[in-house]
Amino acid sequence: MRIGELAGRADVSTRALRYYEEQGLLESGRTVSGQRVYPESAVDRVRLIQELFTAGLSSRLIVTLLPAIDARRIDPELLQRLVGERAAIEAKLVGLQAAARRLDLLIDLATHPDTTSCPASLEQGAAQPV
Amino acid sequence: MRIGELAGRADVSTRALRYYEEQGLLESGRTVSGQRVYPESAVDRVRLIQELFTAGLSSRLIVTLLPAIDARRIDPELLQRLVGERAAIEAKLVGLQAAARRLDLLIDLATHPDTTSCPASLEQGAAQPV
DNA sequence: CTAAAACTTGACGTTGACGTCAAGGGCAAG
DNA sequence: CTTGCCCTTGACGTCAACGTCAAGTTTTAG
Repeated sequence: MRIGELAGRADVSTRALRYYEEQGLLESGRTVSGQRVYPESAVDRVRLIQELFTAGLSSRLIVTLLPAIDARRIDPELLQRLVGERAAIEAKLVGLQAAARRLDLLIDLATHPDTTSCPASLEQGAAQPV
Repeated sequence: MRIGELAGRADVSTRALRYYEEQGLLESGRTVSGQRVYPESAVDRVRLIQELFTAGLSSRLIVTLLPAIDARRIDPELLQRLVGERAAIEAKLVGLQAAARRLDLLIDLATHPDTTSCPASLEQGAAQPV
């Protein structure tokens, strides 16, 4: 298929697809006249890339990750990076979860009229709420 | 305290603090000579702001949120936005966790020599791994 | 054959949360 | 007094993941 169809089926812009190629995330064949041609598998590939992007991974990480996923073979150096990135993701998770709790408290505060809800815990220094 | 100390204690740059002020997220008193002065409570305030930023909230949203937090009163419109943001965070969390699992599988694959580990589940269409 | 739709590369624009000078003012220590 | 660190206000730079023309080529529909 050509770039327009892939874009439609993977629900991204053609610009995004060219960007992915530029970053080494996505390959494409070419017709004689130079137009990009993709196999069916590209749809899932692009969806995978999107998934990793929305997870907040950088294209730099993804570009190292994809070959590892494909080859299922990881040299020690890459392993080091993966471990490092895993830690970074964990940190992000922790931060996001804290933020999520904070938002939940706010939402509670707003939905519950104003029952003597959660005493403090919206401001800082509330100690772990459970 | 002055800006340098606040920056140190809240673990952000002085530039960030000035940016927060610019965005209306953080107030400061001034000495006669014009230097910013903050109360102790500013430390927690800045940490809260940071937390909301890591949650992916924009400064525009935060600037409307902070007074609501202070007043412990949130109008329905703001509530709607919060619920939306909460959902966005949840989606991000799910995405990040999926990415984390992928990384874990890769790391496993690399550390374990190559036991017939987890069959597929690295590529697409692996169905929920639990 | 022709016009529209889809494609190409190239290059500049956007947004948010700051980083990073630049040029100067203020203040405790020696 | 002057050295040195902290502070001030600009104002331009950055980075990522594209968006958005522009100008030209190719493919498709009629």
